[in-house]
Amino acid sequence: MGILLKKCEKIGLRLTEQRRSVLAVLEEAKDHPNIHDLFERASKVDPNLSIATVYRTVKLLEELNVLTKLEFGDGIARYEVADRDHHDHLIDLKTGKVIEFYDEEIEKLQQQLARKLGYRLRGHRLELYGTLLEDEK
Amino acid sequence: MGILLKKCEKIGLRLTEQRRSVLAVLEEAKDHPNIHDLFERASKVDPNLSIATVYRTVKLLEELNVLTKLEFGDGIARYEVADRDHHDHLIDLKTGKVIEFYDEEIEKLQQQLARKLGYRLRGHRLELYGTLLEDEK
DNA sequence: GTAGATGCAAACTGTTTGCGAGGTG
DNA sequence: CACCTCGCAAACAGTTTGCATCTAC
Repeated sequence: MGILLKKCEKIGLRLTEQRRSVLAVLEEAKDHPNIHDLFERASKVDPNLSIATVYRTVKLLEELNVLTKLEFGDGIARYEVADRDHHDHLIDLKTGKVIEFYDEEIEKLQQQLARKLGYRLRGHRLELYGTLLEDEK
Repeated sequence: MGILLKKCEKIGLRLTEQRRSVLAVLEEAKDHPNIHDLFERASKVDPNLSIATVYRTVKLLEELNVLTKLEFGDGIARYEVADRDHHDHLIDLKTGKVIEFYDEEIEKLQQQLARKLGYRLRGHRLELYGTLLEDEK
């Protein structure tokens, strides 16, 4: 049984057919799907799923901290499961490919910086945009 | 004469009434105005300015690297003059206030990280979200 | 059985665009 | 004068919402 499903059960969410479909898609997604992706994938299992339901489900899950919303500056929201280890993103400017990374030192520095400015760090977003070194030859 | 105006002149932009108004607003903006802000402020000088023109002007300026587009995850694009020293943003979760900061060490770390992943860093976005330490008492 | 979830379509928000009129260089 | 830019309104894309119906608990 999926981790997400279990989590939602624990929260006490009503587990409808539609929510199960969306959760299943999220569960097995290796990428960072947007609403349209989720809708398309879940529709294969549940053909008369409505996109409004996907919006509602995803919004709900985001508010419950089950999902994290990502916005890479193209105006399209993407989602990923929130629970996994924290990481940031590097976006390949040529291909749009998204690479996840984590760096302890940067995390610490951010914490310190916020405090220096008089704030408690509640969250952050770090995105690196780059091009493959290989492509330079 | 404003720096922005001069820059646009050098680029060879046609300097219409409307563009002058928008540039003037940007020139003196101490915050990070969105399109609506720009439209309202510029409208005071140029009452029959159209919001479509603001969109067109801002888009143009962004493409010419005169402006930088900021997106803080609420779906509203904000703008700032691109030329100033690079900096990142800390967003106050309670008030929405935006504080600018710059940290050499973080900049360097990002560069190194990208290279470690096989990329040349072309840009980045770092946003810290926090709450005032003072508010905790 | 009942509160809550769904599908549908209409409404909304931020942004873009086609067109004829107007202004800049 | 030619080309670019403008204002207007209509078109768009992504997202939200009102309402009647349906369903998980």
